Amino acid sequence: MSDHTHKHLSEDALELVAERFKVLSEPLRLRLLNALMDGEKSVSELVEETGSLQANVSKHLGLLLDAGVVARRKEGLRSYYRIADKTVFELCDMVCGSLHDRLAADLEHLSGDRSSSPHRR
Amino acid sequence: MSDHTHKHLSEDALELVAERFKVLSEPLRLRLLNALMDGEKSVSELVEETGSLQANVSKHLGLLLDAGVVARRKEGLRSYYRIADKTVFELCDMVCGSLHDRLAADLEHLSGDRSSSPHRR
DNA sequence: ACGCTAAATTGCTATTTCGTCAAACGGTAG
DNA sequence: CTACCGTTTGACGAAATAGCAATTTAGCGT
Repeated sequence: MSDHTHKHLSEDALELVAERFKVLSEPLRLRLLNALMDGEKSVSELVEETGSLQANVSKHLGLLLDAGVVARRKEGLRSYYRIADKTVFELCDMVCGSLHDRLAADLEHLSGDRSSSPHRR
Repeated sequence: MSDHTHKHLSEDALELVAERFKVLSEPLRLRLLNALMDGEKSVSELVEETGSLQANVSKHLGLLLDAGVVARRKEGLRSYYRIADKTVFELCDMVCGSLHDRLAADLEHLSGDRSSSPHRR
């Protein structure tokens, strides 16, 4: 494990980073990105894969497009979307790892330690 | 550039990942994490650094606590918060890098190429 | 021109979430 | 105990957002 020293971010940068996280904070959008891991797909394909209505899928794809996370290619009647920013997968993987660690730690605490995490109310 | 192949995530995992991203999608919460980079701090210190009202800071800290991103230590009248999940900084750094790249690319396009990103309506 | 189809957009309702104020809680000191 | 202080919590109004239904836009074929 490296002890990277991370830089403080400016107020403006923070705002932009928050916005990017917000784009990734909706399950349907993550499902769409997940589906696009296999490669470019049309809206109808994505509709079928996600089981959501077309209007919803279109709207969320539009958001992802504006954010620069995906790119669009129009061909005839169809629009094909693909991943434009591959870092999203690394982000997801990193979060997954972090969640795994946390779960594992919580399990440890279940064996005899009652003092920490789940914030009792 | 490595061509990592990333795993597809389960429906449930996606939901959890989305929730984690949501926690990180608020500017004030990122400001709090940013302030905690220097180490453990009390609520009042964080109130002063962020310029937000105390009730607000407390509420957001509570969210970060529930999410396991920060940890709390109570001493006398005060509560001291610290980072519990260091991956948040790597996540932010990664997003920053990605945004930087995107901005650079957009600047390129300004010199003579009118076809791509900002989604004209 | 017309109809058919894929995608994008609009209007609406319901839910969520932020920020603020006010009150409650928990320690500490006089 | 009472008064005070730092923190947490509850309630309220305002703004944002997801989902659904209906409409519009745009390409293709007849």
